Amino acid sequence: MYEGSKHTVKYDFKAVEAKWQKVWEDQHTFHAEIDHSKPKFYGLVEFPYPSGQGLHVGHPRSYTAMDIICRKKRLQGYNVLYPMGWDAFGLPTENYALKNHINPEIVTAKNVARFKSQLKALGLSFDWDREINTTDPEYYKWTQWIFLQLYKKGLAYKKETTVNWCTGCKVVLANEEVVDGCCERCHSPVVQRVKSQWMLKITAYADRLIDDLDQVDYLDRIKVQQRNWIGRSHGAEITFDTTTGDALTVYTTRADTLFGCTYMVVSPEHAYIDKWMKAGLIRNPEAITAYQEEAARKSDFERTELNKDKTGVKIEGVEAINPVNGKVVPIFISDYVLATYGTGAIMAVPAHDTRDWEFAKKFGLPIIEVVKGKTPSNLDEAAFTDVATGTLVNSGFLDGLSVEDAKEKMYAWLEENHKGGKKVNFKLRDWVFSRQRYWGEPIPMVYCEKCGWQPIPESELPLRLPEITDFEPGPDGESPLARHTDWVNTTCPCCGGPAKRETDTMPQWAGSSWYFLRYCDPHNTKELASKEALEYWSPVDWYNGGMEHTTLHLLYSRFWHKFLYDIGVVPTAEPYRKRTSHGMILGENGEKMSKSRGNVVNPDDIVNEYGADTMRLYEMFIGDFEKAAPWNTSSIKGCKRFLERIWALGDKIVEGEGVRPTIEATLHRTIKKVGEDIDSLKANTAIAQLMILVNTLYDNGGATREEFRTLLILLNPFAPHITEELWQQAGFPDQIAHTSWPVYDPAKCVEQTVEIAVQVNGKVKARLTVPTDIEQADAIARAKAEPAVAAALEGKTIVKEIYVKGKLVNLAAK
RNA sequence: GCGGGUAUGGCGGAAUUGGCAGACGCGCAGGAUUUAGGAUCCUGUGGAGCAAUUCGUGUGGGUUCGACCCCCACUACCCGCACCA
Repeated sequence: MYEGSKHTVKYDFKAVEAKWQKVWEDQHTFHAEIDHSKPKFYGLVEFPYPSGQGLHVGHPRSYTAMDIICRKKRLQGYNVLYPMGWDAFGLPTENYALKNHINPEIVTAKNVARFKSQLKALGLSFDWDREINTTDPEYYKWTQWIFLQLYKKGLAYKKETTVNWCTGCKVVLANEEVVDGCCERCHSPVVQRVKSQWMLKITAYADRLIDDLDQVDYLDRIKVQQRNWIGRSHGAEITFDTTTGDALTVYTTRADTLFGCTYMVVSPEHAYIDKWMKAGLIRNPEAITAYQEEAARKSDFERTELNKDKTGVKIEGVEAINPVNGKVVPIFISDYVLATYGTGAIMAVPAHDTRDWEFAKKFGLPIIEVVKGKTPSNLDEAAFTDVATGTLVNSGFLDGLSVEDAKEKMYAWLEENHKGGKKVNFKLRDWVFSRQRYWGEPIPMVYCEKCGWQPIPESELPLRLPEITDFEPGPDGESPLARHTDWVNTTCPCCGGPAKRETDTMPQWAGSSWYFLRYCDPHNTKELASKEALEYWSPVDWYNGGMEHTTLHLLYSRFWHKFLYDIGVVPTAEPYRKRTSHGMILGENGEKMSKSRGNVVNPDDIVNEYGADTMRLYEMFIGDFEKAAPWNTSSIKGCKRFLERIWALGDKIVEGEGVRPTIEATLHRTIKKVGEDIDSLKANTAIAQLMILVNTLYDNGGATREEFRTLLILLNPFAPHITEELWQQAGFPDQIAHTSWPVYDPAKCVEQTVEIAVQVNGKVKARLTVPTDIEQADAIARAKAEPAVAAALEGKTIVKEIYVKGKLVNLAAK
């Protein structure tokens, strides 16, 4: 036994973890400063919303994975920025404050303190000197500043619009926050209301938000989801004249089917209806009005639920003329046409569109075939929608063309005849940016009777929230700020006359749309971050977060970042070079963890009972990082046992210089695998390999100092406390945090001999131990000499001999 | 309906991307130690069979010397979007 070895002290994880957490805090071990002599690495995880429930066991999954990456990068000589902060504006805190008559600021401070102590207890290597909080006026000053820049560039505007209204939260929701017609947060039904709202023109960036996905390294499913959400489609606008003299424009992706249009449909909200009503052109106004009212009463949920059965009313007295053949067709209103997409009106081609087909069947409208498939289709049973194999018929100058060619020819025809032309459309809507709530960033705008909406001067930022005690929204859903006339009444920055402040606040997503920039220079009072800091740290090299933010936070922040790039504030067009996503941690029963299901695991309990290192190790060992994984308390024991074995190995230091030959290959393979696995988010197999190494060391009576040293460094990113402690106890100099990552020698990863399988016709008949570099002919000769192989070959002729180096010999015989 | 994904022991999951299926861990069984329990340490552990052997990666086919992996046709479950013209 090595004499200088310690202890036979019990592994007291509480003492060890507290000790090293204090060292890191006192020495600011993980503080990052700009250093041009090193390559930089900016690792980012989504900052949490500091809820009253405290940390969820799901949070550390993402944080630990990135912590491991960052700790390894530091050891590899990178200058690493790994920051943390608080996304603290938002409804739950406000609702809690409302119920308990406490200022949300106080609630937030309390929750942040709890979260912070929980995160520190996990030994995450955050640079706490860069901590930020979206509710800090010194932070939201810059959120407001960005809003003013958007306004100045015409990308923020106020508009009367139908909005998603949550009947529970009494607040406007973005489309992204409505799930199944209900509020994402409180699950109350969402209805449509007309309100004047601040909007952000994210649609102006729709093309770039899609196209620039090609420049970044995001998981495919993230890219696909973003593309689908933005929903770019290529088609045409076509203008139909009507018998009233108005031109009615539709959007279609199937311009090739124009000859098959047998009627048109406009949405119940279409502007022409009111116009035609007022002009007395509609002969059945009662029926039309009744239908409009019915549609307006429906929530989104009801509208989509009723989608099996089409409803609608024919507009009597107005007809349209098909521009391509002069045919007169009727016009209907129906809520299967959405006011918010395209032009709010469609040309109906029942032969080749399922929805039009259903409507035509119900209302007895003609169905004209204009695209024929290779096999005859029965249009009495269903619409024919296969664009790949169809050929145009009954379509004049398009007859005989493929769908693709017919589209192009039709686009040209439309343009020549001034009846429309090619058009790109998006599903993406502009971002509703107003919330009638207290706990958010005040929108820095004032309204003057004379001058209209005016931005407040930048010198007045931050526009602070007034301290109030009544957080209840007004009876008509107006912001609680509206009651506070001393705050609301101000002077117009333009004319100096009386004016009123905007009382709506920004949505929760505002502060998180740029927070990663603030981390680069969090204490800057003159700019949101200095050019120097942004140029050094941007872009974020690796961002990990939840899939649930793909169409919300991730899209919004890309939009803001592109805008900031356009106005010269940030140096890159995209904020994140790489984006990955972790799976959810489920309850032991395989269901989503929730209070109501009673399957919540509290991270504090795990840290108390097993320690932070065990908790970290378990969360990484639980399974494939990208997939959901059920919690399993008894599996934690395996991770604890592993650390106990590492601890005990400190007492089993054996004599010997360097690495023993029996250990060498395993050790080098472990260095290789752990490094590669960390880089590809496979901590689970990295840990398995470390376990193999430890088992090998035990089989060999313990570890030499050199072997032990390497093991401790490799394990350090996963279990930083115990490894630092053992490092110190073994008398290695300084700390692991200041040492460097080992390098493997590829030549030493291979064993001298290897066991290969010998197969006959793909079935294993024998196993051979051969030199790793054995020649094919030798291997095959030795294989044939095996009795079991010879027996299997008895009476057969070998037709093929296969040798896979280091793996197997396969003899195909007949 | 559209888009994406998944399916491997009692459980969580591995498999260098076409080369010995089940690494690693949990659990379980037997043994050692212990007054006992716990902890720890050995040994074993996909199914069937005393065995040689044989069957095994959701189902059915195919390609191949060889398939969890590739192709075709299904089934089940999960996630996202959902009348987007």
